[in-house]
Amino acid sequence: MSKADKTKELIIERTAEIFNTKGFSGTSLNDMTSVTGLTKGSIYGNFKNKDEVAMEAFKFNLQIMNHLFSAEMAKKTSFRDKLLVYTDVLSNFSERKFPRGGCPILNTAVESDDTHPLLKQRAQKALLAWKDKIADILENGMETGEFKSGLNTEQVAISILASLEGAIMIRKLTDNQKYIQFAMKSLQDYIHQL
Amino acid sequence: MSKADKTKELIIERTAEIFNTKGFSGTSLNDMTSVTGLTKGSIYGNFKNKDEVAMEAFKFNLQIMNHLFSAEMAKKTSFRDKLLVYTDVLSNFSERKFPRGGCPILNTAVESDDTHPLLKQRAQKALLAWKDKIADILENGMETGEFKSGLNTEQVAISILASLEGAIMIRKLTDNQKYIQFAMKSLQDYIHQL
Amino acid sequence: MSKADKTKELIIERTAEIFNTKGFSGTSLNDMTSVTGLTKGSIYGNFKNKDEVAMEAFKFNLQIMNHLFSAEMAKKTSFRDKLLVYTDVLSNFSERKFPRGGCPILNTAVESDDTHPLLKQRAQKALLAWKDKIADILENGMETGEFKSGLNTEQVAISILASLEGAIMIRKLTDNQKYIQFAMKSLQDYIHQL
Amino acid sequence: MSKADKTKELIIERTAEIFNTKGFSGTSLNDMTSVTGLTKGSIYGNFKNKDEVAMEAFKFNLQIMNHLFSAEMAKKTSFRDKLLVYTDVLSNFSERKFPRGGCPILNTAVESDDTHPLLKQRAQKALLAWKDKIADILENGMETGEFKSGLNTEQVAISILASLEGAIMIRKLTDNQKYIQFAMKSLQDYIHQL
DNA sequence: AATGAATGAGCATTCATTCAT
DNA sequence: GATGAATGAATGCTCATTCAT
Repeated sequence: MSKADKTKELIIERTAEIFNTKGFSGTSLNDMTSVTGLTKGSIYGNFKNKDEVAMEAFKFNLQIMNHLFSAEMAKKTSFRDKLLVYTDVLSNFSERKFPRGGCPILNTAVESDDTHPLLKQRAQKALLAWKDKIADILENGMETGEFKSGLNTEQVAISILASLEGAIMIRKLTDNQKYIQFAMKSLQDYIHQL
Repeated sequence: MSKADKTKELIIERTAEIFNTKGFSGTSLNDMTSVTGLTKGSIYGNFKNKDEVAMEAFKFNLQIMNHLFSAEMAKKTSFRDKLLVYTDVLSNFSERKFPRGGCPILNTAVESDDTHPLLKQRAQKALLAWKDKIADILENGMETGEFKSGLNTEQVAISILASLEGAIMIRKLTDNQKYIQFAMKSLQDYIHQL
Repeated sequence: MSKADKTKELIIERTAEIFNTKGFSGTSLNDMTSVTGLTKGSIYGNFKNKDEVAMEAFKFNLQIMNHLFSAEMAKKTSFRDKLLVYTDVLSNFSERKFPRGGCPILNTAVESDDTHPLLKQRAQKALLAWKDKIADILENGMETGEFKSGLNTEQVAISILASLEGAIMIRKLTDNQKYIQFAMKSLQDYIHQL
Repeated sequence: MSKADKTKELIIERTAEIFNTKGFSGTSLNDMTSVTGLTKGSIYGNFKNKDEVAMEAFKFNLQIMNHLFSAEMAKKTSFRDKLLVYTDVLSNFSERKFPRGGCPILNTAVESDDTHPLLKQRAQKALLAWKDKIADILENGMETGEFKSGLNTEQVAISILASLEGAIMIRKLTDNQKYIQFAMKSLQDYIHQL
């Protein structure tokens, strides 16, 4: 990895948390220099502009979240258990594992309504990919007979996703882990009954 | 109503949409003057600062949403039907009725993580009030025997809330009404089975 | 006295202290309304502008100071004792008697260097009148034989004045009454030897 | 000297005169940019805020004044002659040598009553240092027998200081060099008789 | 590849002043 | 004679971005 690449990575890693916490407009170039220890010039030497850094930071945060789920899923054999990973992880939501600031897709969705179309587009893509991932699990589970046949996988996937994201939002707003657990318990029941 | 009160209302009404669309930091005083046709001085003559306008705008948006739900609920007699108002309204979500920019609680929750504690607090209060409202309906429905007895009303309320908010977020991100309808269909099933 | 005159007087009395404490630019119309309990419109109904109020406030503060000296002087019979009133009053300088903020001439002199020519001119006039007053006392004392004959009264007057004003400034800066007393003791010696 | 240091110096040198003439509140950022030829951003890149520039400008003006006195004193051998430097310099007061706007201590003392405590504190320190400087000269002169023994050096120092500052104020207000010379003549007599 | 220094547009806020009522 | 409401210019300050070195 070249020096430039290393610097790029450093910038992404270090700024990812602020972007996910303070949002795009809430994060200033000064925030970015103080958290990286670099100068503005250096950041602009490695990225076209703030938008580009934000984009990479989003991807980085997304990856952390996705890896967290994937790693847990790999340990499970049944498709139902794979699905239950989502509720397990969020029930035991701990800031050390989950990206600080919560789900980057949720955060980006809300802030970048009109203002940052590229970022919104990326978040959109990520959400749909997530939906497809869940639908895939459902599909596979239907094939093995774990799940009832004839499920509208897209509908179920979106419903699960909505519960997950809504629960994350509630936790973010209330700072109360209890609520996320309530929502996850209901979601577990729902998954069990599929 | 005094002239000042009229101006205040004008400012709130006109800025409410921008705040709910662009967020607090994304909305500038210049945005506010151009949408109201007033000068900065006039805005500051009627409000202490931008925060205060944002707060009132939040309350205004919240009221629109709440009134929308309440009006529909008033038409229903059974408690189950009252609950189904949420899914109905969101399924037929149309920008003219629902506040532009989506749910103000969701939007505020995500942006005001640390930066605007008073706003966050207000949103928190609104969310918990909503939760209590749903729990009340459940309670009443349990008393009349419409719902199964022994429900953990708070848990159910939070689960419904999470689905609603998650669905709103997904719609906001994808601009696709189909998804919100998927989530609402599942939520209807859930409510029917209570 | 008409109602307008009463209001005018109220404004002058109440704002005099702020002007003498915070200075002309340091005193805002808002300061003036909050200290008078009146509205901006009312102030502008009674005065052409802020400058005019400041001018009257200056005169008011000046009068307080002058009256304080005059009252004490009236009690003295010898001209030397009349002169010593200045040192006595300043040695026992107490905020209740002396205008809060110190000598209005000094304050105006320093702030209105270029910015407020009319005010500066007024302060100039007041200073020269003070000088003439002292010179008069000296003249009279020379006639009665209390003072040495042949004094350059203007020179002596200015020297006394410089000591007084310098002492007031030092007190204002240090908040230490000790220093004003030091300077006044020397000035007493000087006056005694005239 | 780095470029930043050069710019800093430029800002200080160029703004020092305005601050000493118009005062702190009277000097705007726009004044500062137009006199330096720099942009606001550049000023804020080199100083934390306006207060910091004002502080440095005060120090700069103070230094000019102090250097002026020190340079003249260095030419004198007797302590009495050293003291007489103050009266000499002020008698021949010429704007080219003395900071435009007069004594920065006087100016700061009067404006910064409450509003700018740090600046006031600095001016206080400068005044007391000046007092100690004069007291030192007196002390030394007493040791060599130039001055009468048993002088209360602090009292004499303050008295001299008051005369100097008062005279500067009178000159500032009247724009008449004659008056400062009057006051200085009396002060010379006083010093000669010590 | 990175820095230091600057830019200029934009920010939220306060100012003295005006004027219809 | 006084108020309430507005104006528009100015305030101090921060922003993302650029570029010579």
